[in-house]
Amino acid sequence: MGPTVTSRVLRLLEVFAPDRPRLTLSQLSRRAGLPLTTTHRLVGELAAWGALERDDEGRYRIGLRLWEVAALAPRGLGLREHAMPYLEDLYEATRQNVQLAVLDGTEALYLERLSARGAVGVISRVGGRLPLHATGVGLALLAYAEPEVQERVLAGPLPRFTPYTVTNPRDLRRKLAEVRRAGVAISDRLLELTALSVAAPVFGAAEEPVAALSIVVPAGEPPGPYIPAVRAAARGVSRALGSPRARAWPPSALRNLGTPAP
Amino acid sequence: MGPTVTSRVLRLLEVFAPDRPRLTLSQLSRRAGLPLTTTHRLVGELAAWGALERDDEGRYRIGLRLWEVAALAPRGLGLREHAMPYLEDLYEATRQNVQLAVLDGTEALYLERLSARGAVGVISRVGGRLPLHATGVGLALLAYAEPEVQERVLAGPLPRFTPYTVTNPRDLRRKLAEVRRAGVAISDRLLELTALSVAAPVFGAAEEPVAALSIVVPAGEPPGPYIPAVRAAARGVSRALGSPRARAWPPSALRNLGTPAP
DNA sequence: GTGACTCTTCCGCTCAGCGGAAGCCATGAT
DNA sequence: ATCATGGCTTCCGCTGAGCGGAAGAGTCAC
Repeated sequence: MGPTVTSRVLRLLEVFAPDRPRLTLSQLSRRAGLPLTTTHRLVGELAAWGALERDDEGRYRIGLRLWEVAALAPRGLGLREHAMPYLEDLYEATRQNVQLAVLDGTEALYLERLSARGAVGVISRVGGRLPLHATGVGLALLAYAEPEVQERVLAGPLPRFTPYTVTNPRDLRRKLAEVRRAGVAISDRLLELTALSVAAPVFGAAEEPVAALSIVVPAGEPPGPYIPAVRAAARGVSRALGSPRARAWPPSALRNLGTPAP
Repeated sequence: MGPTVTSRVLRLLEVFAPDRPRLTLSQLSRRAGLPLTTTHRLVGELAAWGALERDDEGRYRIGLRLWEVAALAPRGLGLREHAMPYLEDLYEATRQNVQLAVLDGTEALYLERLSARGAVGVISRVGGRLPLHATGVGLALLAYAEPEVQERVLAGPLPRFTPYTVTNPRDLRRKLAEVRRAGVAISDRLLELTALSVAAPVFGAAEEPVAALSIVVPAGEPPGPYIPAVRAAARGVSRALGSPRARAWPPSALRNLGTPAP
């Protein structure tokens, strides 16, 4: 974090957060810890390019040009693009919440969320993060993550959200083993007392876990009926990504009889 | 732009494009017009922060951290968030393509697209741009855009995509007046011979046009039945954004549902 | 008015950034 | 085995881009 220009520019971008998406020059200056003059110059250049925009009141916000470039992130919208049809199917079939998330660091980063108007409320947000140990997608991601990541999560603090949150490393380890055995993760009120989620991992072309998808339903509903649908959707996305694991594990051997193999 | 560090950093980001989302260091260097050494240093810093990532082969791609920050763009995902439920409704009712776009410069920037698997193919892409004069959302945006933007588009070249594309400024002016009168824009094979789209503008809290949404159906289908649905969805989003225009019911004069001849 | 706040422009000092050079490590051809 | 090519990385001394204090303009509230 030297005093390089690049780091300052990035620090200015960092300052924006979900709860403060619009900032004045002075706010930017203070929050980024940069002199006002310096901020003024850098922000001016960012705005000229389109990384930032000014609204009517003169406040700055993240610009569309930056959004456009960021839309090229393969692990962001790229993944989403492949997953969307399957998410839609899941959504249509259940009319609940459907989510897609990837592992970033030791958190789940949410790429997509489809929510019916009447569905149970969830606190996830597209572009937002939630902890791995207390969410369906988080457990699915963690169960198949590299050991190094697993250990970091198991070692770190496991904050409690509800009486059902798994906060004990040993319990969490057992839970992860269970996820690997079943191929799906069930988060029954681990994060919120009102919600239950069923999640499954998505694998990429190199058989690597790349994402997880889930559906969130009101707590109390039996998760059983949702499991095949979630699993099928995850397998569908994996196949779309070229995963050999998905090819070798056909959804229904009988149905494949009619279609010629590739 | 001057030889400032900021401009160089931005130029490096600019280099990424839909058809080349992964680039080697040398490619970045060449395409950005920067010395290899300079590129190496800057890219290193960007990657350390997470604006860029390196894949297994050492190539660089847009990073999730940048995507995460860009997700805070009020005119990007912010708008999308409000619009999504209405887009879903439209999608569900029609099982076709549903799109959301905003005006950026003199082009339409697509924020969202929901596509049924069997729906007619469309060339739009989330994060992509298309010209205003040849798309449904484009016409809807242009019809309500500031005069200055309209003039720039009318003056500029109006490339032809199909025999039906409006390439004459006078015809385009008439078409825009028609859109304002009807409250919806119909693009019958203006961009592709296979597709027809019905679009309507979305207004913000200050009665300003902020976006447009559309549905795309196979060419040949009568657009009439879709018009009320598209208009209702657009009004729904406008209301969600706090538009006073949407709260008051539309003037009865706008009941002219006559479909324009191709 | 006065004070507190914002944003913007100016300008001379200095250190961050620059980029040539050199070297490393792969491929692939001879 | 030798050379060539094309990638990537590290090193280091020169220099001008960036820095930020100072001054001033504009805006709101009391």
